[in-house]
Formats: sequence, C-alpha cells, structure tokens
Amino acid sequence: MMQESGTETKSNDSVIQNGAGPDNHLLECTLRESRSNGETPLEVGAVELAHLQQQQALQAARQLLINQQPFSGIKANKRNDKHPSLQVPVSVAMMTPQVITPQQMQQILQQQVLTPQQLQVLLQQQQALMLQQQQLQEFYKKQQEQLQLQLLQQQHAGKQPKEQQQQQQVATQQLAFQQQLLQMQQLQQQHLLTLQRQGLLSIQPGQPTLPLQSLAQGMIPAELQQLWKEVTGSHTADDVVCNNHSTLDLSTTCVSSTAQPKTSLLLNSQASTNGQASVLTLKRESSSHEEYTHNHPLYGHGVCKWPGCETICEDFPSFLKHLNSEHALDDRSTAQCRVQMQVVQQLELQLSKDKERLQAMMSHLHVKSTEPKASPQPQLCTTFGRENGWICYSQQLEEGITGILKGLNLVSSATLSKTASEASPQSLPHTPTTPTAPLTPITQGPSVITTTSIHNVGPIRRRYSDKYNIPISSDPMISVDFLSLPDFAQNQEFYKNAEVRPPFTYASLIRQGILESPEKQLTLNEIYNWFTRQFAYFRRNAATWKNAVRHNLSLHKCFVRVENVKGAVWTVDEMEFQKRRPQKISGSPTLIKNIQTSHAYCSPLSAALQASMAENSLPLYTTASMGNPALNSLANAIREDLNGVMEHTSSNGSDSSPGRSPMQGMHQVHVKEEPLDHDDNDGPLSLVTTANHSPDFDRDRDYEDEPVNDDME
DNA sequence: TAGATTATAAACACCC
DNA sequence: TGGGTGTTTATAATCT
Repeated sequence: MMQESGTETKSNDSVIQNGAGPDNHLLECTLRESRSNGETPLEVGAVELAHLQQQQALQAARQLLINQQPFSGIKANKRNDKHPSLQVPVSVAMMTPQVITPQQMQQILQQQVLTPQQLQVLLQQQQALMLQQQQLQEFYKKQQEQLQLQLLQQQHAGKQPKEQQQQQQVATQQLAFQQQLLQMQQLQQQHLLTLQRQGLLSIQPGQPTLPLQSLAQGMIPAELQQLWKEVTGSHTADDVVCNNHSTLDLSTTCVSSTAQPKTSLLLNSQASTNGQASVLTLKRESSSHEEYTHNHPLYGHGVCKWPGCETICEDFPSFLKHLNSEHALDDRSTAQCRVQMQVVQQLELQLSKDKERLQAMMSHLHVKSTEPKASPQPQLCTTFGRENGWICYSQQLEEGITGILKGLNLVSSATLSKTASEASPQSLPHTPTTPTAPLTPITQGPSVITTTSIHNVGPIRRRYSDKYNIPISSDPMISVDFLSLPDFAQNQEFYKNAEVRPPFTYASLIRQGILESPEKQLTLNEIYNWFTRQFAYFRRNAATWKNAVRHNLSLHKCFVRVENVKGAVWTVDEMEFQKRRPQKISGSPTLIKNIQTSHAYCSPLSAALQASMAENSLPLYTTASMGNPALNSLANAIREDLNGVMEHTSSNGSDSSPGRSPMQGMHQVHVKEEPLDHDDNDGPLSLVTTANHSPDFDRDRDYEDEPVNDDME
C-alpha cells in the first residue's frame, strides 16, 4: 500500500504537472519567489494571490473538462450500482476556497492596522475568492451531473472490459482535480500566512484552523453532508482507501483539527495545523503516509478494526485488500460509518458532559480548598456538605436577601454589601481552638472533617464568633431557636456523629436540653447525658465540659435548681434567660445596627435573617438540604419576622426586656405568669406576650402548662 | 477603655 | 472516703 500510495502520489504529481502545465509551474515559482523574498507587501501579495488562485481555479476547471472528454461512454462500477452517481473523491474541504471569514475580517478591523486601501484590497480579494468558490461549486455540480449522465449511458451500454480502465481514468481525472484544489488551498493558506506575518490576521492558538473554519463557516453541515454523499462514489482500490479517509476526515475535521496524516488529504490535514505546515513537500507527505499506513486506525494486531469486522489480516497489504473488498464504499460501509460518526458524537457529547461535571467538581473542590484561606481564623472542623451548602446558601442569600432587605428599606446598600461580604463562607462553623478543649476531631459517622482544618487548630482561645464562625446569634435565645428548628433533627444527627463543637453556649445547650425534656426539667446527670447523647463532641473530656455545665448552671440565674422528690432538678427561667443580654432594640437604627452587626458571635446575617431562616427551616447546618433555600418564602419570612420584631418591640417597648433581640421577641410565645423568687428579679411579674407562632410555640406552650414549682429557691 | 459575656480551670463545700 | 453535685473565684478572650 505504501508503494501504491507512493505511486499514487507520484502519479498525482505527474498528473498535476502534465495537467496543470506551465501555469502551475508559474504559480509555484511565483509563490516561491514570493516566499524567498520574505515579507510580501500586502497590496501586491493579496492581489497576486487572488489572481493566481483564480487562474488556478480556471486552469483546474479547464483541465477537468479536457480530461472529461474521453469519458463520454463510461460505465458505472459494479460495486456502486447502488450509487449510480460517479463522484469525485475529493474532500469538501478542498472544494472550499479559502475565504476570509467574517470573524477574521472583524478581527482585522478590530486590529485597526489596515489602511483603507488595504481594506479595499482585502475586500476585493474576499469577493474574488467567494466568486471563485461559487464557480468551483457550480463547476463541481456540473461535473457531477455530467458524470451521472455518463453513468446512465454506461449502464445501458454494459461494456465490462472497458469499465476498469475508464474508472481509472475517472480516478485520475478526479485526482487531478483534487490536486488542483489542494494547491489552491495551499495558496490560500500561504496567503493567510502572509497576512498573519503582516499582523493583519491573528489566529489564536485555540482557534480552529482557518481552512476548516472557513470550510465550516462557508458551508452548513447539511451541505457538507450532501457533498460528502456526492463525493463518495466508485473508485479504484486506492481511491477507496482515500475515500474512506476522506470520509472520516469530513466527519472529524469539521469538529476537530487533530487530523491524522491521510493519504489524499495530507495537504488538507497539514493545512489545518495552524497554517504552519502548509508548505510541505510531497516527499514528506509520502513519509507521513508511510507512517500512517503502519498506524492505520482500522488495522491493529493483525485484525481489521472496522466496526463489527475483526477479520484477521496477516499483514498490512492483506488488510488493505480486505478493506477494499469488504469495506468498500457501499451502503453498508456508509451506514457503518454514519453509525460510527454517531458513536463518536455521542462519545464527544458524553465527554463534554463529563468534562463539565469534572469542571464543576474541581471548581467546587477548589472553592472548598481555598475557603479556609479566605478566613483569617483557623477552621478546625468543617464538613464538606456544610461548606458546600453554605456556599450555595450564602451566594443565594447574598443576592436574594440583599434585594429583600433593600426592598424593606432596612439596610443600606453599604451595610448590605458588608453583610454580604461577611456572609462569605468565612462564617463557617468553627470548632473551638481552646487548648483545653477536646480538639481531637475524629471522623466519626458521616462527618467529613478535613485534615487541613484539623491542622489549623490553634492554641488561641477565640470568641465564639471566631471559633464557630457560624451564622448564629450570640444570643442564647437565638441559639436555642436554631436548635429548635424543625429540621434540627438533621443538625442533631450531624452533631451526634461529628465531633464538632456545637456553636452554642453552654447555657443555650443546657436550656435546650432542659426544654427538650418532657417535664422541662433535668437533673445534672440527665443534662450530662443529654450533652453526650446529642453531641459527639461532649463525649470527650467530660471533666472539662461537665465542670463548665455545673459552672453555668450555678452562674446563670436563668437556671433554677428545684428540689424534687427525686432530688434536685434544673429548670429554666426564660425571663432570666432573656435578660441575659440587655440590648436596646427598637425600630431605631439601633435595631438596624444590631441586625447588621448582630452580637458577639452573630453571623454576618442579621438576627432577623437568621430568625427568618429558622422560621423557614432554612438549614444552616444541615449537610444534605443546604443550598436550596426558598428565597421567596425567605423574603416573606424576613418581612414577617422583621415586622414581628417591630411589632413586638413597639408593643413591648416598656417590657422588662428591653434588650431582647429580634429572635427573642419572635420566639417568646408563652404567656407566663410565674412568681419569680430570684433575688435580682426585683421587677414585677413579667408578662411576656407575643403573637408569633414559632416552631417552638407548642413546646413553649407545653412549658407554660408545666406546673410552676413554687419551691424554687 | 470599661463592662459584659463566655469559656476554662480550679478550689471548695456538701451530700450520699 | 470517693465521687457526684453545687458554688465560687480567677483568668483569658472577645465583643459592645
């Protein structure tokens, strides 16, 4: 086959020389001179090239017409009886003269390096090339029609002995035409190279190569397919191989520039290599072809790799024979080729999808991996899902909430931007960095604790806002309210399994544990058990946190020790609990400021926002359901909650809890008249009322129904 | 800068 | 007597 191919190339060369004659030589010489002279002035080069190309096209047409004369009585090939149209084995790419695409023209115009004269020359050239293209296409169509007529005549004549000879003549003619077109394309490539050198055209590295680009842009895929169908026809054995390649080339080069060396399409392939290899000799083509024959994509390990074939071929010539005989251009092969095209397209589609998926994964992981860097505080334990969810959540909230709050005229744009910026993943929950704290995060259960975060453990004690970095108010009430989220079961599951310190104060946790109990009272041991049961974090260093629990129980007046029949139990004095952070909240800018800055370890999001999220079961800590906050409901919730805050604040302006945070106001649901015997409770009996029906309403109502122990202290 | 809040640690007392 | 419980104090960090 190598020899055959070489012979083919050689014969083609001779055909070209014989056919093209002096014109071709003149053309090549002109080009050589132009190249040898280095930079060719644009005005001269472009005009000359256009002129030469036109001349060459006409010459090719003349040649073909001349060669076509003896074929008046040609007969169709037997193999191609089903394809009565004898067609020229030429790539469609070769049929398309190089035309500067609109994009390239736009590029040129954008570069603004052309003088009006240059532009005019380019336009003229462009028009000439387009005209040339049209002429060629018309000529090609005419040729096809004539060949079809000839085939029909041959079918009636039925002279078999002359068939093969005539077919070879047809092939020779086709090859001549093909070579003409190839040279034309070369010239066009040269022209473009010249333009490139002169800086008139800049071809991006990733940009499809110009011939293919122009081809793809010059013809729509349907046209390409049609031409391809027309091109495929009866040929000699070598032509079959070439045609197979050209077939593949047609289907692949339009989408990919990774053209392999192909026999009759070498120039086309080379022309597609960024225009750098367009000036290659036939010798190199032959060598490339030689390599190609040994790396035939349809031949390997002595087996024909044609889809569904797998015929054993001892050597490459036998494979070629097999290929030509069994996989000639017929309906079956064409159909198989189409199927293969579809397979490739499907694979490419799948590949693109997988690439997108991979990109998304990588970007996601990249964001995650870079997140701790964005945070000045070391992050100890964070979970993948939480971070991910928080990212989605923060991104959506930044947009949605900003608009919502703006609509509510509650926060200025500046503060919103600050809030949004602070609502970055930096606000991810942090675990404590206290040296004495149980800082050995163990990946228990489903939690995914990053090693990097583990390594970021610092000995510096930090405030909750830094340690936990979680969008939760420092207000214990708010903390508990988060704990009381309807979807807190997911959070509970998380903290049950992940040895992550819960971002709540001891007081909040104790209160929550007490409130979760059926009788709203727990013994110290039951509180311990609740801690260890609910939080994996508190299954270590019991002495430390138990001491802290005891300390908090004793320290905070909100925790009331009640002597029961069973012994001492601890209850929660909600009033005292609410008093713990006296802050003025009103409809004044103070509220806004509080909403913005929140409290000690408040999130960047406002407390009202957190409340809204709580009310809407916006899973801040959930691992699975994050990232899908219903912003509409969130907007309503924010509006309602903020209104509730306002109402509550205004209605309770003289309340004994002036420092109640929005959450406090919103989630205080019970009407409780209870004698408080605390020493510092020098105020009147508190009457906390609210119309807000929070998820805690039932529990608080239950709590309200709980008998008040008059024996409290 | 002072005060408040929280965490941590420790000492101490009381009771079973 | 030891452990559990409860109280208090001290200290540090952080935020308002």
